[in-house]
Amino acid sequence: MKIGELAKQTGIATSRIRFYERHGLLPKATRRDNGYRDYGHDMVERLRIIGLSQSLGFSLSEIREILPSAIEEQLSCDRIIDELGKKRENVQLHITKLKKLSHRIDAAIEYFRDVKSAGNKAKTDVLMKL
Amino acid sequence: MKIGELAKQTGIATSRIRFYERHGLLPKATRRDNGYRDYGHDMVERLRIIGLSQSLGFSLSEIREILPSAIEEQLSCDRIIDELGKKRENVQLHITKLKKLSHRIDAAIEYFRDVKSAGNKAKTDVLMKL
DNA sequence: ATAAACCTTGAACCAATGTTAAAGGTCAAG
DNA sequence: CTTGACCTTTAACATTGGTTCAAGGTTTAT
Repeated sequence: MKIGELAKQTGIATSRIRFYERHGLLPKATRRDNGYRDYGHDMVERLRIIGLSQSLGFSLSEIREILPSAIEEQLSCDRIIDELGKKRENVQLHITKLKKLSHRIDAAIEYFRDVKSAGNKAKTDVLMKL
Repeated sequence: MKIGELAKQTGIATSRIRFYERHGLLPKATRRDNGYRDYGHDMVERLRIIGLSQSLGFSLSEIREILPSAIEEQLSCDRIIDELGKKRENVQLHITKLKKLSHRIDAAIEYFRDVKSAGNKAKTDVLMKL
């Protein structure tokens, strides 16, 4: 399979596939006589796993680390489960932060409503408490 | 006030202050005879408002847009309240997405636990549903 | 007078995740 | 044989929010 075909089957641009190869997320492709990259169907799967991992919030460097565990065998489901657990925690933390942020925004809205109805000017010392 | 003093009072690095000036978040500073920037105390407030806005999730280009409304007078509390409302909605959306993500991660964890206990190999067609 | 501590500018660099362009080789069809 | 659709490489660009560096001018303290 040439790179364009792989791109079609995965919906991932050729530039992106080459980028992943350069950055070690894909093995260096075997080449045909003319120098064209040649892929087997396993690369479709690998690219899908990369896409899934990204959608689960993993960065490319994280994926590069974990991918062997995900692909090779189930040598280390444990490793994957562990990483997923950490990622889950991060996401929960992020949610907590955003909830706090949402409350602060609410407070800011209330403050500006007060400022408006009282016809005052906003004061930075009050703002700083938000 | 020279730029170093302003930096001390706000806790914002001089390089950052110059950066903000270049990018239109601060007016072009008036200069002393020697070419040094000279600031009044209002710049301390302005920088604080910028910091607050960032902490509420506004990007610098958003801040550049809104800042006049926030500073000048309460000509437009409405504008600020409006922007805060939009930002709040974005944050809520973001939270919703992260919750879904968290559920997907949970599903992935369960899947890999199954794979492990059954001694199977993970299958991409199942993974794709996560 | 000289060293330390400030100030100036412009340009380059960082992270992450790619895309786009330039310049060229290859291949299948008409 | 030429046209169009592929493929190759390297390098530069984009985004966001700054930091760091080089090379120099100024001010303050000793």
